[in-house]
Amino acid sequence: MMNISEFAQIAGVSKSAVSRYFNDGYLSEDKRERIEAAIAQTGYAPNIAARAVRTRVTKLVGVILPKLSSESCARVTEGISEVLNREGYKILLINTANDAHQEIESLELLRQNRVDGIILLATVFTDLHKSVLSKVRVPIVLVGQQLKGFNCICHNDEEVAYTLTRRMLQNGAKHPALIGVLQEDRAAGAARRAGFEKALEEFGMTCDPRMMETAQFTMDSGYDCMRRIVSRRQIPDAVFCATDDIAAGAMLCLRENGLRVPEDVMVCGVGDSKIARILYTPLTTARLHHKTAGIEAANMLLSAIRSKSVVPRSLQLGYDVIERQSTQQTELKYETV
Amino acid sequence: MMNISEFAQIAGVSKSAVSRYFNDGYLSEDKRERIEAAIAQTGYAPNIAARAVRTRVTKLVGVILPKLSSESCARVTEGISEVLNREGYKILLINTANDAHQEIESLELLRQNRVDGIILLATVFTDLHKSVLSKVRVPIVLVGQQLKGFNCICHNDEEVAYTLTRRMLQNGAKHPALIGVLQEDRAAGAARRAGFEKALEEFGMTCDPRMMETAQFTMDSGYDCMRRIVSRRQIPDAVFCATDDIAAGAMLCLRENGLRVPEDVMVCGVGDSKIARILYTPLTTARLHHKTAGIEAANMLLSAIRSKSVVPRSLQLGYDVIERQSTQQTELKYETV
DNA sequence: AACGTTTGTGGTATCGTTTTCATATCTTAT
DNA sequence: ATAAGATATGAAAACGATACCACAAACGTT
Repeated sequence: MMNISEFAQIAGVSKSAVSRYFNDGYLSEDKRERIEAAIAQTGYAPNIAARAVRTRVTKLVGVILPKLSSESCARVTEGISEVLNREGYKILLINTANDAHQEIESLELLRQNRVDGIILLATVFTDLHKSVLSKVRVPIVLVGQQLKGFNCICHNDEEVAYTLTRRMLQNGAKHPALIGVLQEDRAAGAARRAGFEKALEEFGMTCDPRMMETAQFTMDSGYDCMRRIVSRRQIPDAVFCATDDIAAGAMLCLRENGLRVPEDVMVCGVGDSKIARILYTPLTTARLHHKTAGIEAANMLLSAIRSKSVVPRSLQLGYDVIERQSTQQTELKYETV
Repeated sequence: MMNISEFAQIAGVSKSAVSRYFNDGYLSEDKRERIEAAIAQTGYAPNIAARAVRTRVTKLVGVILPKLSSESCARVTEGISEVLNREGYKILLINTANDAHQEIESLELLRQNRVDGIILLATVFTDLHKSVLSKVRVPIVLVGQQLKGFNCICHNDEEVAYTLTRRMLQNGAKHPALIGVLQEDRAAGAARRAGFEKALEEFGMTCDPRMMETAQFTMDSGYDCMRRIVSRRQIPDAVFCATDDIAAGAMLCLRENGLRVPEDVMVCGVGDSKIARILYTPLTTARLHHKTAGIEAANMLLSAIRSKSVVPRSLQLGYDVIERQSTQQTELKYETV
C-alpha cells in the first residue's frame, strides 16, 4: 500500500498537510478537499504501525483469558470489546487454554507489542505471575480475582456462596455437600468454599470431607465429582456447586441415580449461565454480571492509561440470587432425610 | 522502553548485531553471550511496530465475528487462536455485535492496521460486503458461509437439515414445523430451510407457511416463535430448529403448554451445543465441529499468506448426527397425530 | 502604525527497527 | 599458494509516519 509521501504527491500537498488532515487541524479548506478527493481515488489510509513507532502509542490492549469458550469469559470479553472499540482501541486476544506457562509467555508477547494496557482474566496466580506482572510497565486490570497492588474488578465470591448455601440450609438441608474448584483459584475456589463453610458454621454444622469434591470447570467433571460422592455411604440432601456447569453435571448424575432435584437433593450453582434456566430442574444460581465486569474493566484500564495514575483501584460488583426450582423446599424433604 | 541502539551500547555490540540476534544468524558466540547477558539485565525486547514498518509484515490476523458469547463463534475462535498463536501470529479481535455496518468499518480498520490476513465469521453478506471484501488486498477466509471467489470453510447446511428432518419424518412425524433464521443468512437461514423442505418433498409433503417461523439466534426468540405456532389452530408433531438455542426455547414453550417432547412433538436443533445434552429432554442435533472449522480456517489463511496463492479454495466439513431422546419414536406418537 | 495572536505552511529530524553494502576474517578445496 | 566460499562485522539507508521548527499571512487590538 501507498505511503504518505506518495499520497501527498498525488493529492498535490505536502506530507505535513496529510498528517495534519488525519490528526489535528490547521488545514485550509482547499487542501482538505484535495486530500479527500485523493483518498476517494486511491483509498489511502495511514499506516498504524508507523504511527505507533513515532507516537509511542499503539492503541492496543492485550486481553488474556483462560478459555474463550467458557460463557463467562466470552461475556466479559464482549463487554471489554464494546468499550474499547468505541474508544478507538484494538484488542489483541490471547487464549491461554488454561496453561499457566502460556499466560506468562503472553505477558512477554504483549510487552513486545508495546500494548497500551492489559486486561487479565486468570484463575490462578502463582508467585511467578506476580513477579512478571510487577515488571510490566503498562496499566493492568485483573478481572475476577483480587490481588493487592493491582487494579481489580471482582465479585464477592464468598458472600455469593454464603448466601446461596444459607438459602439451602434455611430450606431444610441437613447434609450439604460441596463441589468446588481448586483452592489455588482464590476467587472461584477458596472464596466460594469459604462462603459455603461460613454458612454451615452459622447453622452449627461442619462439612464431612467426604462431602467435598474438587472439579474442573466442566460439566463432565461435575458429573464425576457427584458420582464419587454418591458412591460413598451417605447421600447429601444439598449440593453447592462452584459453577453452573459443574451443577449441570452433578444434576445429570443425580438423575441417573434416581435422585430427584430438589425433592431428594437440592442443587445450586454460580454464574447464571444460559444452561441454568433450561436444566431439567431449573437451577438456583447467582447472576454475576460478567459483561458489566468487562465494561468496567475496560473503563478502569482506559482511565489508568489516560491519567497515568498509579493508585490501584478495586471494584467489587454486586450479584443477584436467582432462586429457581432446584433449591425449593418440598414436603418430601423431611421424609427423605 | 529502551531502543535497540541504547541496548546495543549496553551490551557492547552494534545495532546490527542485536538485530541479527533476534532474526537470522551470522553472529559470533561471544556477541551472542553478551547480548543474552544484557537482555537478562535490562529486559530489552524489540519493538514489534518498528519491525512491522520495516518488514511490512505485521504478523497480525484480523478476526471479525458477530457475537463472541455465541458458543459456536467462541469455539471457532478458539480453534483459530490455537493455530495462529502457535505459528507466531497475533489476533486482532473484532466483535461486531451483529451490526453489519460495523462489520464493514472493521474491514477498514484492519486495512489500516495492515493485518497479514483476515478471518471473517459473518452471517449475512450484502453487496456492500462483497465489494469491500474484493478491495481488501490481503488473504481472507470466510467461516460458515460460502461465497464464490473467496476462501471458505463451511458446513453442508442443507444436508444437515435434510438428514435431521428426514429422521423425524421416518420416525412418524406428519405435521412438521420449521423455526429458522432469516433467509439472508444463506447458510443457517436459506440452506437449512432448503434441506428441511427437501426432506418434506421427499415424503410428499409441503409445509404450511403457518408452520414456519423466523427467529433470531437466541433461546428467547425460539420461545416466541414456538408460541406463535402453538397459538394457531394446528399443533405440529415435529419442529426443526435452525440452532440448538432456538430449539431450547421452543422446548421450553412446548413444556409450558403441556406438550411433551418427544411424545407429542419431536424437536431437533443444529450445533450440538452444551445445552443440547442437558435439556429437559436431551436434544437431537448435529455436531458441527466448530473448533475444527477454526483450525482449518487458520491453516487455510496461513497457507494463503505464505504461498500468496490467488486461487480461492473451499472446504466443506462433515457433521455427525447426534440422536437423542427429543426425536425418538414413541408408542403414543400415532395416537396423538 | 506597531504589535500580538491565530491560522496555515512545508522542510527536516526523529521514532526503532531491518536490510543492504562494503569489507574483513577464517576455512577448505584446488 | 591461491581462489572460493562461508562466517562475521558495523555504517548507513530505508520503512512510513508525526513533531518540531521557523516563518508567512491574516486578523484584531491598542
